[in-house]
Amino acid sequence: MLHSDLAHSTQDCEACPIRHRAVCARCDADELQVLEGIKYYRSFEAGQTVVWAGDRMDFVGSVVSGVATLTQTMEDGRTQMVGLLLPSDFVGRPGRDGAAYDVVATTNLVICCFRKKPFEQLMETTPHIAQRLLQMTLDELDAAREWMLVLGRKTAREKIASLLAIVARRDATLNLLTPNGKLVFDLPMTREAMSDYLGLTLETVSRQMSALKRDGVIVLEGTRHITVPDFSRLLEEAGDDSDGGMLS
Amino acid sequence: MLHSDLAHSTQDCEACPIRHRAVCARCDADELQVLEGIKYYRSFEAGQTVVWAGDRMDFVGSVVSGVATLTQTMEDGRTQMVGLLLPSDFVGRPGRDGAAYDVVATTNLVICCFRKKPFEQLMETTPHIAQRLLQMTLDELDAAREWMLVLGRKTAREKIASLLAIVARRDATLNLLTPNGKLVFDLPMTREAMSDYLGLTLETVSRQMSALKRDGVIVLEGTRHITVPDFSRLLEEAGDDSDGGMLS
DNA sequence: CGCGACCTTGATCCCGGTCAAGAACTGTGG
DNA sequence: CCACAGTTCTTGACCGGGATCAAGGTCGCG
Repeated sequence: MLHSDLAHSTQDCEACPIRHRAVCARCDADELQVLEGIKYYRSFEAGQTVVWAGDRMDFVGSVVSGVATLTQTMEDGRTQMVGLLLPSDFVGRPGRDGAAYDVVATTNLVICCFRKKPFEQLMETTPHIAQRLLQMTLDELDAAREWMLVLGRKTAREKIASLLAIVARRDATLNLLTPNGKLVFDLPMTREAMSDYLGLTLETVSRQMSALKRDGVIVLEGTRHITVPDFSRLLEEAGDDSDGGMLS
Repeated sequence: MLHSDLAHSTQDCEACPIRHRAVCARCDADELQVLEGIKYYRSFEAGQTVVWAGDRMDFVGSVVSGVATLTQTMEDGRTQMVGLLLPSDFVGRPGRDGAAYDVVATTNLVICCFRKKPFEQLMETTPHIAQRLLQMTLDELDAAREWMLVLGRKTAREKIASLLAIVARRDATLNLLTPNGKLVFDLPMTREAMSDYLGLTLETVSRQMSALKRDGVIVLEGTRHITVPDFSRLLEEAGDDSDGGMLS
């Protein structure tokens, strides 16, 4: 293979970086072949909108790389993020024509799309896909409920710490390094996106980030690059005790 | 049939009041018969806890009658309701041993329980069940995301109006009457439960209920019996415009 | 009647929102 | 290299909605 553009280099499902975590995780070789027949890749630049709420959406798919957000907006402009889509997460809803939320790429983004109609048919004939999608949907429901606690009952400082913990944890499971006992990662979002996620204003986000920095809970390099010297301390600040055994 | 206790009178799935909305909705007669083999009814009094978060849960099931809540609690006692289970809603998570949340009966409650192990096996062999469960889970995810907007961005008054609208709508679809243009229903929860749902204190709930009453948005008879003279007005107060065409 | 659960209302406080200014960083063109 | 503009982030001053603290009211039940 002479050229190495992403679309080409990931056309083979077996070599796909999200092969074992996405909706296709349980498929066997035969099933993958069928999926390959209805799939195509789409790329988006940071800031681009993938679909607008209410628009017809003729595909579903998986985030291959990058980060996208699901956002709901009220008529007067108040917005609330309701989902954060990281690599391997599923986009779209089988059995529904219109998108329920705005989907926006917050970094450069690649989606592995399946044409919706054939995908829906496939779901009926391929239990492995439906089973995996059910499992992923249940996980998302748990995540959404976790988030309801954050939104409804946590203070601004706890909200920020919770978000940092989630991003750190999700990054750490797949990507990132733990030099000694520290945890280093980049926030994939602006302060404004954080505020939309947390039900705060961007000023409050900024103030609480400064406060966590001042108190030594995090170390900031620039505005996005974060070092967490002590993860359990961060979890304490988030109001979540018990680190769930991660990082042993 | 001489005696008419609920357990007996609903043992026949065909006659079940939630037959067409629950997880068994798509099952045919054969499949129902298998389900009948692993099902049993359990009743709970108002206030009783069905399971505690973290406890082992050896069944899944459907709410047949009554109302239950899913609640999350922080170590310091702050609580957030993360789900409201009405008749036909599914309880429990296949593929997981422990309950993730406290499940509490807020009224007298009857659950149609399926032993978990056999149910899980059934899900693999009976696509109708897995398909229906996926659909229901997707609907719950949408509801949870809707609720995230309420928790994150709405004012206390809008939160109350949103809750009333949801209860009114869910009741209206199956149970309730619309004499002329009005809508009448009973709140299946205390002020405290409302506050747990909405991320407020019970004092704020009480004040805003009084304010909505004073402003003629609702009419109260006692503390639970509610008349909504103009549903679109209620939706306006909730910050949700467009009544979605319901009540034509 | 008296007790306990549930609800309402008032007085006060404070966290986070709002409004406003300016700093830091990025990219663009001269 | 600097000047400039645009975007993103920080910080300060002030305000207000909802939390907190505290009484008191209503209802149902033994």
